[in-house]
Amino acid sequence: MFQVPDLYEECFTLVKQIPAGMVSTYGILAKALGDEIAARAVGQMLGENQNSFLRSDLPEEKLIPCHRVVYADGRIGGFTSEKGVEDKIRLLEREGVRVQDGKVADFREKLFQDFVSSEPLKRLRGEQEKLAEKIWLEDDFTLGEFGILDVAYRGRRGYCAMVVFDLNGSQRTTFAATAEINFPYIPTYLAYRELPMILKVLEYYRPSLLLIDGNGILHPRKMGIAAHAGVVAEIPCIGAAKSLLGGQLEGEKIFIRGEHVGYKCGKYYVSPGHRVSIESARKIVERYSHLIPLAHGAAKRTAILK
DNA sequence: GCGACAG
DNA sequence: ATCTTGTCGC
Repeated sequence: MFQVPDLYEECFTLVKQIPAGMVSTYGILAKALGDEIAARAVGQMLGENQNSFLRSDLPEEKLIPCHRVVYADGRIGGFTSEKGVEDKIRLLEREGVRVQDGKVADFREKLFQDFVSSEPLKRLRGEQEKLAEKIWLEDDFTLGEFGILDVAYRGRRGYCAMVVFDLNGSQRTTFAATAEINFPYIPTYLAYRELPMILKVLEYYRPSLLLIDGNGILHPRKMGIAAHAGVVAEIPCIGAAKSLLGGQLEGEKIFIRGEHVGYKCGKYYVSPGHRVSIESARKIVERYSHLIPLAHGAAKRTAILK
């Protein structure tokens, strides 16, 4: 089974470790979660904190002191709105943290960094590296029908739709699944946000080939969501992303650390995920990329209707 | 100061 | 993708 940590829970548990009178930063919290790349995701998660110190109706142990988290240079950072930042400053001053010129005074002395954490993202990186060994980059599929999959969100709930097409690109059937999402978007960890929903949809129907919005091996650990889905579900899979996640573009070819991992096809950055060659991935996207927006529309409709 | 940073 | 609480490196 595919287990995903509740990163909101992990993040809030860490924030509770910051003592009154001290502050920490989004980046230090991200490091405690296991990867500094999650700094923005930390900010996003704190933005969804429903138990801030502005809540007077909750017992103290339920409160999450997200006002104690500031930017890496000591500036105050966000708190929902411009008005919210005033609240954040007031809460900090009440705890003995002075704010001068929009920055925490004596920032270095006030900075808390001794988090006790299992660094969950570190484990996930290890899992990605392990799974990457199973990627197969030769054609091992029958091009009969194929599925295009996309995801939409409404708050903490995700909606996944897979539209199945036949070889002429005629639309056949749509399958959909939804799930509560406890993992924010973090660059290079997309699978941990979306794969649970994708696996649910694949329980309803397994097409002979799958096209996913995102990367395959065009990823620092070769484990973009299309590779991750392909290996975990053991299904032929291609990734098509609308923007580049690292790598160098040389003509139509995309390289990572000198290795050819995919192609730019029209507006898409294409890389194989599993059981598909780089060349076939390119040909299939060239032929069918006009259908990708249909899956996006299907996911959106699912999200609105539910 | 601007871009990188899948969705 | 939504909805708006980053950070680092050039």
